[in-house]
Amino acid sequence: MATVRRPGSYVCGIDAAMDVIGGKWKVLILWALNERPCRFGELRRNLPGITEKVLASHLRELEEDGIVHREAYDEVPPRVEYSLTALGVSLNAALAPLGAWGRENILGGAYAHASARETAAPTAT
Amino acid sequence: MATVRRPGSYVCGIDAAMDVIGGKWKVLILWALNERPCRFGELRRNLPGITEKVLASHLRELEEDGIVHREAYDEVPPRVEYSLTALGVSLNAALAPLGAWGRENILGGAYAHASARETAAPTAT
DNA sequence: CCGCATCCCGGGGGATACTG
DNA sequence: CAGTATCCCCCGGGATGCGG
Repeated sequence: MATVRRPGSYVCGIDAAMDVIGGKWKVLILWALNERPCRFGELRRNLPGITEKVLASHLRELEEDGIVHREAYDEVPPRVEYSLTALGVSLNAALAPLGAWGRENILGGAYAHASARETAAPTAT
Repeated sequence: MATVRRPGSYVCGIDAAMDVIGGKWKVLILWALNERPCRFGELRRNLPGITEKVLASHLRELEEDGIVHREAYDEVPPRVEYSLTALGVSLNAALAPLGAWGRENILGGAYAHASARETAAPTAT
């Protein structure tokens, strides 16, 4: 997933954006980071089922795309904090209507029972 | 891609929505259908690079998800028209901010030259 | 605690050919 | 024209293990 590096290959803004958030866990990471900056392990705990490799690679891609900021502290024990950049915040805002749509049309109604887990997420859309 | 049939597995509305639009060409199909209903071949011509198999399977999934409506006419030569359902229209609306974001932050600026192709798409976000 | 390296697997999706 | 049927390949991403 080379993400955004395909100048000229996009036919509209949406598929360009899809390329940025195209990873299986990308939007969930954005989601988790939306409320507050997180450390690596903290993030991992907030995303049940994700593996370290995938989390690390997704974070790197998001960082390359200017969506998340990575702040490493040279301490012992090592500490790294991830947070959203201004661009990341704006992306999240742009994602909000889509999240609302999913809630309304997929989670809502027949699948409403899933909403219980939803409270574990940050602010919710 | 069994799409939406994962009740309880979604942690928030966004990943539920991502599941619906998770195919490589899904958003482009929605995009093309947004303006006017299209026949199969017409759609294929509007999506340079897509193969018939993939277009057919994506259309079927979108139909199963209640996003597109398929109208088959028993004529000769055969004719099938695809169009967005009300749900599809609302999904497209929810996608609009994301498209605007992509235009602003990816196509805009360094990649602005790509915008020429964009005029070929329906209304544009 | 943070994160990279390696191995491996499944399935999404491309190419091609065929049918109603 | 509107698909279906196969074959095949690539790579996203899961598991595991090591290094700073």
